[in-house]
Amino acid sequence: MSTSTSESGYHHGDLKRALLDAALEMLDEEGAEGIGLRELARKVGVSPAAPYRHFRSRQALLEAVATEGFRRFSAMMAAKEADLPEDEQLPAMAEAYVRFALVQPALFRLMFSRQVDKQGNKALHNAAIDAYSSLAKAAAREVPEAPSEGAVIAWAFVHGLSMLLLDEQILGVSPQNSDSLVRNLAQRFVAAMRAAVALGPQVR
Amino acid sequence: MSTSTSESGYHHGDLKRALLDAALEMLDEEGAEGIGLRELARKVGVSPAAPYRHFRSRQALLEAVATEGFRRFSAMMAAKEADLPEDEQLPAMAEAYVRFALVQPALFRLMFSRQVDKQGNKALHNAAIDAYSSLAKAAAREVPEAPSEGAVIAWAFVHGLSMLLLDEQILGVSPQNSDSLVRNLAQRFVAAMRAAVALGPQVR
DNA sequence: CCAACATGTTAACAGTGTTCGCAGGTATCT
DNA sequence: AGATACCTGCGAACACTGTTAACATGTTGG
Repeated sequence: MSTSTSESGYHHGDLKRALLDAALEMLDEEGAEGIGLRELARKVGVSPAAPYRHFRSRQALLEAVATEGFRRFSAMMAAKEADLPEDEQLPAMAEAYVRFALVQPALFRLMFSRQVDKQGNKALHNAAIDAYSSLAKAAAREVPEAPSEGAVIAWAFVHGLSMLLLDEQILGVSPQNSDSLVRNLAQRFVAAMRAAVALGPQVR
Repeated sequence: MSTSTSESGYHHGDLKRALLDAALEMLDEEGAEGIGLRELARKVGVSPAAPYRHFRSRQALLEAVATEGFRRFSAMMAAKEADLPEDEQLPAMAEAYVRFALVQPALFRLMFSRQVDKQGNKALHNAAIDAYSSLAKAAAREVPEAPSEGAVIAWAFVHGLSMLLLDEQILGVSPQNSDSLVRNLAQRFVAAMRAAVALGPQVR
C-alpha cells in the first residue's frame, strides 16, 4: 500500500522528502534557476541519477516545490479567514499576501513562473486554486453587486504589488522598509473599493 | 567613432542587430528560458563563439532584449499620454498595459523576471523607469491628495492583472476572450479610485 | 601598403539534464 | 524459511549548454 510517499528506511530513508527540503532550502539562496538536479543530488549525498526515481524531470521537481509553496500559502490565508471578523479579512489578507512574497521571494516567483505548468499538473493546479479562494471570498463579499470582478481586482492588486516590490521596482522601497507602505496601500485600496460600492452607480 | 552599434558591412553585416532580432523572434515561440546563445548563433548562421563579441554573456543578451522591450513599452504608453485628454488617459493606459503583456507574453515576463538585473544594467534600469513614468503621472493626477500612493496602486493593479492573465490563472478567461473583461475591470478600478477621492477622508 | 583593430572561427573545458543497464536491499507469497 | 518480484540506488554514457583561449580573416586609417 504505497503509491508515492515512502515511509520506512530504504537505502536513503526518504529521498523524495530530502530532495524537496534541499530544494526549498537552496531556493532562497540561489534562486529558482540555480536549482539543479545534480547539485541537489550532491547536497543530499546521492548519485546524479537517483532523483529520477522520484521525479520524472527537473520540471516535475520544481512543480512539486511550487505545489508545497501554494499549500503553505493557502494555509496562511485560511488562517486569516478563520481568525478575523469579516470586515477585517480583506486588508489582513492583502498584507499577508505581500508579506509571503517578500519573505520567500524565490518560492513566490517560482509559483507564478512559466517553469511550472499549472495546466498539466493537477496537484499544482488545485493547490493554486485553493490559495485563491480565501482571498476571492473576502474580496467578493466587499462588492456584492459584482463579486467576481471585485475578487479579480483585489487579487490583481495584491499580486502586482508583490511582484513590483520583489523587483525593487518601486523607487526608494526595499523589502525591508516596505512594511508601512504595504499597510498604507492595502488600507487605501480597500477604502477605494468600499467607496465605489458606497457611491454605487453614480460614478462612471 | 564607433563604440557599440556597428553599421557598415563587416563579416556578417550587423550581427548584434541580427542576434537581437532572432532572440525577439524566438522569444514568443519557445519562451525566454529556451533562448540559448548557441541556438541563436546557429539561427543567424554564425559560430557559437561569435555572439560573445557583442554580448558579454547570455544574461547581457537577455538584458538587451528586455531593454528593447521596455523601450517599445514606454513608446506605447507615451502615445496614449500624447493622444488622449487627461481624464481618459488612465483607463486607456491600463488597457494598453495589459494588452502589451498579452500580445508579447514572453517578452513581458522577461522584462520582469529575475534573469535580468535592473540594478546592474543602467540602460535597462532607465528604460524601465521611463515605462513607469507615463502611467504614474496619469494615476497620480487622479489622486491629488496622495499622488505617489495612487501611482503605485494603479501600477500594482495593471501589473498584477497582466501577470494573472498570462498565467491563465483567472478561471474561464484566456488571452483571447479577455478583451471585454480587461475593459470592464479597468473602468471599475478607475471608478473606485475616483470614488475614494470623491468621498475623501470619510471612509477609513 | 602596412600596421592596428574589429570581427569571426575552431577547439576545448566544465557543467548540465536525462537515459540505460546493472546491482543490492526490501517486501510478498507460498 | 526460501524464492521471486519490486523498489531504489549506482556508474557510465549521450547530447547539450555557456564560456574561454588561441588563431585567422577581413576592414580601416595613416
